Amino acid sequence: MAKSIGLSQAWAGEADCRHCALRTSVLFANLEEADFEHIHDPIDQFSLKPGTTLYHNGEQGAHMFTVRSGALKLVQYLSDGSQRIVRIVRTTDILGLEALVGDCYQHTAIALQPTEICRFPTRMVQELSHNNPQLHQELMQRWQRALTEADAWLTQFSTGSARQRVARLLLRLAQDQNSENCHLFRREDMGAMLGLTTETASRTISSFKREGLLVEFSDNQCRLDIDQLRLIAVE
Amino acid sequence: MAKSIGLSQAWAGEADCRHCALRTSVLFANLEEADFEHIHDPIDQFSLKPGTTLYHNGEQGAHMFTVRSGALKLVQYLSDGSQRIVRIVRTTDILGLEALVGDCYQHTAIALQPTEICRFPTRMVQELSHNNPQLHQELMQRWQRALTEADAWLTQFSTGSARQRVARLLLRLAQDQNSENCHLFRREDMGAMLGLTTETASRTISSFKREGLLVEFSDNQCRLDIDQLRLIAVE
DNA sequence: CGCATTGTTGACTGATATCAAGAGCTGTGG
DNA sequence: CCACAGCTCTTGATATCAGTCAACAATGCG
Repeated sequence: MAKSIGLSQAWAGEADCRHCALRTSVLFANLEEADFEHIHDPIDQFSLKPGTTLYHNGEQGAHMFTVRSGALKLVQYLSDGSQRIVRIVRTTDILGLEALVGDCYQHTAIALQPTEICRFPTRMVQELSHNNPQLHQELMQRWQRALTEADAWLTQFSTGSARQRVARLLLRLAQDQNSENCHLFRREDMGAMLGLTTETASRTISSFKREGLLVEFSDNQCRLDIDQLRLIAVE
Repeated sequence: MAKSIGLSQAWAGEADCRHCALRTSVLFANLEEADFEHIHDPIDQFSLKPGTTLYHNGEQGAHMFTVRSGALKLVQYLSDGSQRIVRIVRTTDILGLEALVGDCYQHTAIALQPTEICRFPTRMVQELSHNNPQLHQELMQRWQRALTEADAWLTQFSTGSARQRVARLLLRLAQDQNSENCHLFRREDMGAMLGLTTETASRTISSFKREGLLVEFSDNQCRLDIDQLRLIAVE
């Protein structure tokens, strides 16, 4: 079903973290020059096509990841085989924090868009953080961010009518990119984020389009009527 | 509505962490004797009656808390005034982790049962963890546990039919106390945990009782038919 | 050019929300 | 001690929203 990542195809070389364009916002933002001397393990970069699985739920977490661009869904499968998306990760987000405390990956991570990833060994982070309070602080903030996000999904995306949930999702997507535009996900994914069926997600989006709350100007790229959607989100 | 905690009534003295009965399972499990020398701030113990609020969403988090006994709900209020319970905390769990990274409390914490609490200054934990990798590791594990729990609420308690959700909640409650018995919450709280109305929670519990899946042998104390409930939880 | 996937829409069904009423219990004040 | 107010739980009647099943168009891929 889901294809595993073909590193041979996707590998884009070893990363040069010192001169990374994202340097100021990623996990290693606060590392000193001296810390980099201690990084002997390779940090790899590669890209994922939409639908590609980065890792599976239950695998041993030897690596952690940073998203350079694009987006991935973190999925847990339910007893009936259906999927529930529990979080979306985007540029500068970290994947695989759970590996730091020795757990297996707790989700299956699947690219939603063309996505670029940095991969580094979990052990490297463990060793670096051992003597680096800055990195520690950064890790705690990452964890807290994920937790806040998880709570928001419970209150925003798993409560209320279908119209409310879809409206909240759209607003969130636009907010993520600081604009009134957003990139729509596949209806099946929207449903899996919102605890709705694919059909209901589709119907609701269609209905928003008919009402002029959402204009699709190119493939799944939309302009939103933020004010009206806000009204629907809370009504 | 919710009364704030009356410390004067509830205060039970300063804690003696060195000889705490929970010492091996709480946050400070791995502190050395020397570390305790550096604890100059007071650690207070007190108890909460059911319904008492420990802290409110949005307050500055000057303190963190350990649950010694009992249970609390972490609540976020929705735009329409209704509440959604995003987590339950129990013995040895930590409250207020978010304060460590400088955030306000992200929930309102309300006792569900008679509950005993230890309270300690956030700054104390920050200072201790600065030079204590063990404590760091412990904190990361706590965060990860909370996150795993949050994900489970999304997949287990916010997906599927009312019967499934209630069955999963009951199984979780029994599992928490390693028995086939569990203490039921108020129907309104069950609803707020499961994204259902009070009436639906009530009806579902009543129906389980009629079917013999659940026997209430004293006030809200129940014995469960674990096997049958498991079938319902996945069906 | 089929074939698979995705999105859309319709018809129907069923589960859950909503509104309403009443029973049981507890604590309070007369 | 009793009456009463305020909760919580339960149950019924009804309405509505979302799930299910099915068909079909549009698109992209091999």
